[in-house]
Amino acid sequence: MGDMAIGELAALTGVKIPTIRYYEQIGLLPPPARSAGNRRLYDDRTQRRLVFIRHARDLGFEVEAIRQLLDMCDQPDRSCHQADSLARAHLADIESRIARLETLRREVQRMIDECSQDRICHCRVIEVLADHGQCLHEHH
Amino acid sequence: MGDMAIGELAALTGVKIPTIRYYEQIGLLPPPARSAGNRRLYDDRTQRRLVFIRHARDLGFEVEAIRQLLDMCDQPDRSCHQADSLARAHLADIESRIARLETLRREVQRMIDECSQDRICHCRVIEVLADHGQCLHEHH
DNA sequence: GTACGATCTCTAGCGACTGGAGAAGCAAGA
DNA sequence: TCTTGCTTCTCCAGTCGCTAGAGATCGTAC
Repeated sequence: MGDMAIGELAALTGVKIPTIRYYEQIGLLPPPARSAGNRRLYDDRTQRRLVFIRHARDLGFEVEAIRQLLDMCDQPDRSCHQADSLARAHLADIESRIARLETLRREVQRMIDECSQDRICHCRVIEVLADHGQCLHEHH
Repeated sequence: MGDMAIGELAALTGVKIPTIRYYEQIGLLPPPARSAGNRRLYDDRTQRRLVFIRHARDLGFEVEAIRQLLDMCDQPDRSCHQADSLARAHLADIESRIARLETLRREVQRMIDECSQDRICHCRVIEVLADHGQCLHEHH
């Protein structure tokens, strides 16, 4: 249960092998230990970190935001006193995403419900997610 | 309230001018009307569509998924009878994203709360979002 | 009419992967 | 021991989704 090869890590996380090497290259993953024959050896900690990165990317966070979140985790005491506003900004961003996704979810659900009753369903997905009220990003 | 130039559309939506032209090029936006001097003229409908695209991209949806959602909207009756399973798949995807974001939100909130009390806060963001139980995508 | 900003097309670059070429590692069977 | 075959190595080129110039044209305002 200790070390695993890059192929096994890829299979467990769903992240492709070149992508794992790319994350190492840009510093999202630390350089792993190497075997005698120069193969990368990963532990469980790196596996969890990689799954976190994958989910965060999948949710639309940019690499730089993920790097900040990971840095807060790597340096918990510095995080407490220096990164509070950063954490609050991330929280607001997360809440905005949740709100927009829930709006979208309600509309898609409504479409499915209407369809299941053989009613003609009018799609309001655009109108509903096009509402800019929930958008936190100021477009300068 | 009728037609607007591309610059105004960009200012209203927060989508950059080259990006708007790019969306037209790949078929996410329909080719707009043109003025006598060949400038693009947009209406409110296209504006809403563009804001939808922007939010969906920001939430991590790929262009192809957005295209499917827009197609369902453009052809509501076909959507009812042919795209039900597609809509259900999108719904499951959306719910997975919401669940992961709420997990992340709780942990970031907890970090902020602990920090505000000057306690040493340990970051569990990785452990918490690294949980694969909520991940709907099978990694074959 | 001319100055100047907005828009046009075209092309090249960037961020975040993704895939291939060719060489080397390594476990398993003849 | 050799060799077949799969994995991994590095390097590099390509893709997707934008993004930023270059140079020409439009179009309003003096």
